[in-house]
Order: sequence, then C-alpha cells, then structure tokens
Amino acid sequence: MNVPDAGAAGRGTVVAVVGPTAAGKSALSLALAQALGGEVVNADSMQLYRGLDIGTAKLTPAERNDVPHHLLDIWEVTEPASVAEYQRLARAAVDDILARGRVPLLVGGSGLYVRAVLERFEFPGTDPAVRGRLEAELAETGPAPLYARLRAADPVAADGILPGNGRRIVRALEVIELTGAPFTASLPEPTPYYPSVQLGVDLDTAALDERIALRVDRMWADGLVAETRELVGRGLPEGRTASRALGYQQVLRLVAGELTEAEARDETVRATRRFVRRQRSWFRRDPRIHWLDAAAPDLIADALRLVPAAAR
RNA sequence: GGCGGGUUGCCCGAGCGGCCAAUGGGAGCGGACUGUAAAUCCGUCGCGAAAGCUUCGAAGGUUCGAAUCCUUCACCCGCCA
Repeated sequence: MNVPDAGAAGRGTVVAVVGPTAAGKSALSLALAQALGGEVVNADSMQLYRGLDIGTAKLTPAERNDVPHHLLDIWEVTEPASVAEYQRLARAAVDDILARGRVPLLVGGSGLYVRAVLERFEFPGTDPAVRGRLEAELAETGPAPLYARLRAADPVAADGILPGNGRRIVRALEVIELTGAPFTASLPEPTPYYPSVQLGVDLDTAALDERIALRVDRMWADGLVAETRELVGRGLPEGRTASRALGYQQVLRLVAGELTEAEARDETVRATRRFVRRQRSWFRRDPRIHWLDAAAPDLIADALRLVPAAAR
C-alpha cells in the first residue's frame, strides 16, 4: 500500500549528507547535528543491519556524542533489504524529527535510498511468488529469453535495461505482471518530497584510497573476522543482502577457506575502491548536490553556510 | 655438468607461421541504475585524432610473412649428476 506522495510544500527541510564511503560523512554529520540541533537518519543500506558494526564503520553509541541516530540496527542479517520498506521507515523518522522541531540529517552513501526518501518515488509492489518464479527461470535459462519477453511486453522498459542485466529484467517483468502497467525503467525527473539541501562530502582519490586502506586495516585489527564468525552463527551466509556487505563478503570467503587472510583484506580494499566509483557515478550526476572537500579546514563552516535558514 | 619445461601487454594467462595489437580473467578508467543498490549490468583498457607506429626475455637467422620455426645468450623451474 503506497501512501501517495504529496508535494514538498509545507514540509520541513532535510539536510542530507552524501558521498563515497570513508570520505567523512559521519564526522561531518555529528558536527552538523550539534550545530543545528539535529538528529541523524541513517541512509546506509548496510548499517541498517544489526550486527554489521565493524565492517560498516557504524558509529558506536559512545561515538554518537549524544546525537540521536535513527534506523541503525533495524534488520536481522538474514532479512533481505527493501528500499520500499526503508523509504517508509525513514520518512516516518524524518517526520517525527520535524514534528519535534529538530533538524533531520539524512546521512549515508546509498544513493537510491537517499533519493527514495528525499524525492517523490513510488515503488510498485512485489510478490515473493512471482519474483521467485522469475528468478528461478533466470537461473535456469539466463537473461536472454526473459529479455525477449520484456521487449515484447514493454519495449520502452526494454530500451532502458541492458539485455544482460538479469536482476533488473526480472524486476521489470515482476512489476508488469503484478500491475499490468508498464515498468518505468528510468529514473524520473527528480521532484522533491521534502525541501532539502544535499551536501556531498568527497576527498581527492589518492587520499581516499589511503583512508580506505587504513580503515580496512583497522577493521581487521578491531575484530572484523571475529564479528563475522559470530554472525555466521546468526545466519549471515543466508542473508541475501547482508552477506554481500563489503568486508563481510570477503571474510565469509576466508571462513569458507576460499581466501587467505591477506587476500581477503586486499580484496576488501579493492572492492571498496570499486564501490567508491559506483557511488561517485551515482551522486555525480545530481547537479543539486553541493560538493565539499573533506580535507578543507573550514569544512564544517562551509557546510553550515549551505544550510538554509529554514533548517537553523 | 647433463636432460627437460618455461620467459606474452599493469598482473594472471591463452595463442604455437598469415585471419594477432594479440582469446579470457583481474586491476585501472568511464557509464547505467525505481523493492538485494556495499547489489546488478554495460563500455574501455600498447601509443596516436587519424594515417600509422612500437610490442610477445635479448640478439641474430629462415620465410613473401614470425609471438609462433632455427641458433646463440640471459634469467626462472623440474629431474639426473
């Protein structure tokens, strides 16, 4: 059941802090929360999971400095993630913060999740049976026959999806079957749901690469392997989404004997860098994001200057 | 000291006379992205805008033509001494 999106008028302003991983979103968000009387709403798909702590660089309760954080630890590692579910929860959290006269800070590097909150963005439903059937078929035959069917049923959607992308083809066919309506395969023109400012935090690539390497080393030193082993007992390997989290994915292979410890660590660094590129390519194309250099000495002041009076 | 195997583009690794600037994978770089999004997928990837130029350990040679055949040298790996 979708609540129809109303326009942004009349709602309070959301301050979003986005950007690639390890660039410094968390640190900036704490400073902003303290300066503005804000509360953080997590927009990181993996920090949503209970128990994924070290590998997601989740702030510990102590590190949160009394700034309230919402939507951390809401799912078990065995549960598959759902953007639609996240959208409902995040908007409820934002509305609640606004109702209390505080400033919502939407913080995270999951681009689709951020947009799902900030913009009018309606997700057609899903049905496990239909989905399961299509996925089984995909595993059986590969994407080509499914793609052919999509092209016949909805040529416009087919044009927007590459023939090899089984995941998106399945979803498109699912939506068509469920709703009888065409699938929108491209992102709509952004229409705000909340008035917002988006602050993009980034760092020069060489510096960011170095931070990633250091961060991964620290995760290892802090016990990522032990944390993962413990999560294995709670079903992490069966978790569709959580088992793919960077770091955990690699340690799982270490535990399975497929990688050595050194390989797992190196692979985590590499995979994280690749992830950074995908994050940048997502965020880069949104011209409304105000980019800030995480290394700038006046980062916080620069950020605050961009926050509209309505949110202060 | 003798015999055998090897040396290919950033890395791994195919090719074994022409169709080879050289299959494939990884890394790197760029891109897409509406319910798994830290996912999934696509492009590019010797130099050059192009004509073209320079590559397959090194140097010679055979051939119309070589990464592919021959010779010598260098280094690595096995077995026998």
